[in-house]
Amino acid sequence: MRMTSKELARICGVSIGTVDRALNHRPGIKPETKERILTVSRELGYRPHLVARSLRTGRTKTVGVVVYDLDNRFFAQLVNAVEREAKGAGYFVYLTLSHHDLSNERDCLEHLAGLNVDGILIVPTNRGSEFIRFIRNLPVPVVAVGNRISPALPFVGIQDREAMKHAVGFVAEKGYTRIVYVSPPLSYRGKENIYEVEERLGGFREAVKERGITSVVLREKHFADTLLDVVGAKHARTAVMCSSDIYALQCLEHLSARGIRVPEEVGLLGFDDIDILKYVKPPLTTISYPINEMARQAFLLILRLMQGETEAASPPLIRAQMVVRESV
Amino acid sequence: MRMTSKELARICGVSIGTVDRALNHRPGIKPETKERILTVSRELGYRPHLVARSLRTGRTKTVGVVVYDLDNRFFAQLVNAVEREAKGAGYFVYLTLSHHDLSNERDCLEHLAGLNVDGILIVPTNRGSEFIRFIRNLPVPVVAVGNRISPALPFVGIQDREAMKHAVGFVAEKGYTRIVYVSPPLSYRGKENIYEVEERLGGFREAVKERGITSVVLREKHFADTLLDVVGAKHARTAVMCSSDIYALQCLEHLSARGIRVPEEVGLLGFDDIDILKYVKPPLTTISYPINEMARQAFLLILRLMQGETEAASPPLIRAQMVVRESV
DNA sequence: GTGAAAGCGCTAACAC
DNA sequence: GTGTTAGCGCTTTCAC
Repeated sequence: MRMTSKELARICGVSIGTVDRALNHRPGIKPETKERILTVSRELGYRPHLVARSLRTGRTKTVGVVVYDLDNRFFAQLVNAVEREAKGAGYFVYLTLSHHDLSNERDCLEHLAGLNVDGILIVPTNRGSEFIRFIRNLPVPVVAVGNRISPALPFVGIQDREAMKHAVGFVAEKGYTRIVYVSPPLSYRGKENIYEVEERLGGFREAVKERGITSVVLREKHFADTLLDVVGAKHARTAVMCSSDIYALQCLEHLSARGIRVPEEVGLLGFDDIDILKYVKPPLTTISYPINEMARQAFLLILRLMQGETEAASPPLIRAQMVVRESV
Repeated sequence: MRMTSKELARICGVSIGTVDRALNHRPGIKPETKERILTVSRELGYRPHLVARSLRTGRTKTVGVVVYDLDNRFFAQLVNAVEREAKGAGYFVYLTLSHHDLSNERDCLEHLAGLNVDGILIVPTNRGSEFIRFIRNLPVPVVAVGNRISPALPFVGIQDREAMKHAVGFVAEKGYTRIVYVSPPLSYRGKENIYEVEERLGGFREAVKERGITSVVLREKHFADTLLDVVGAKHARTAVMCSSDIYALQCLEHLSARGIRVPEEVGLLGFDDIDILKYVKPPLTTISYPINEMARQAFLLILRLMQGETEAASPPLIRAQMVVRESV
């Protein structure tokens, strides 16, 4: 049998109200009484029933998190950082994974709302006005991370567009005159939230246009053959830029398999700076994704919303710095 | 205002009991009544208050998970797999991270117990009789994963010892006559649960003894210099075996920096088969850690305990297969 | 300084 | 087939 405050009161010969005053350090209790109750409570291993407390107070000291999955390095690091921030503020994390399934993502949100979590952080997959309405109607504040849901909804993210433009400039100055951009679809084109992917691509397109650089954009899922064709026709000094490191690593594999050397024959550039790049040959030049900073700002924002600020504005987008290594 | 079953009853002009029968598909309700209530509930966006339900029923449909952190690839994959299993069985995951802090780990367990999760999966850091008693006294079933707490407590893990012995045999048959074993401490030697680390080392020691192979065991945190010294003195064909892939990657970095080629000059072998190895040159030979299988069995076991089986036995240890690549 | 009691939203037992 | 009610364990208000 679980020890309850009622039982504790009976044992100590006081009322349950007094027990509450002791356990939660509320005023209006004689020090000796408090001391006695606390001692007994410790001896008997009393542990507050957080579910009951939550039902009574309406707060759970928990933030819900919704991400695709944790196989993806990025999400694992993000959740890890969020948990660290949350713990620092006395909050806990209820994790739900959508496994990249649009309706599953909604189920996760429904469940978190039902659980009465105080706030939700989500890297959203869904988009569209119906989804926006759904989010709005949740009785819990929601902050989007990385992928924006709507300009009007709380959002924490990075300067994808600017970072990509800057990277194109960097590549151009290295003397590359042709750039292949690799950005395979995430999954359901058209229905899915591809805000961030589009920002990066948009930045790329703007930049090559401004600079008059020849560019090829590969958006298909199985890009390997096309990539090798395009790269093989060496009429110009070519660099391959990818919408994320994962694709850059895949490109590296394909290029290596063909005996095409990086960076001697082709430049290669990723995005995200996932932590395994240092073990790759050649070390990949990339753009860093400031995950910790993003987690910090996201938690700060949700914290303010949880504390009742109804109009906490989204912070400015976070800068993403280039990480220059040897692949370009 | 959140929609409650009471409010729903008022609107539908029925009693709260009837609402309950409709929403939870209980028998004893006229189909039309049920239909009407369900329609209204959908229109008004009714969402059951899971906290209240949990307080009433004593169940949460949630398993708590305690691991070190998610920066470690292994834990991320484990949590991911556990979540998948849990979701399949209608359970959710409450995640807590101990950040490798012994007292923090206890806090996590306390908190999960207070939350009334139905069961807990933990990769334990603590050990010792006091901790065993603590676990025993929790009003929630606990399954240890990877690291054993006590032979008497539910545990799911792999055949570390046998796998390591087999690996030594493999290395020996490749003609190596000297093996350096790298196993840096996790953190607090002496207080920490190093069951798995010890199993691996134990397997190694047994195997080299049986085969009469020269061996050097490096257990210090900063093993680089010693490693290079030992490997540099090339009196015998030497292989380096590591207690985990992470260390193998570090070895690879150090060896490469010294211009020592793997596997031409020195063999190298990891443990865990983390998913980034395929991007490394040369591809690392290692021992696979069957994370998904482990997650499956761990969840299966906790599920049985959650369903009331008091004496569900720990399953046999899972076999860990060698993954032969090119580093040895 | 302490006690008594209401009530959070739900489920389950019982009454009709 | 439907309604009523107790109570899960806690916090909070009010009375003394």
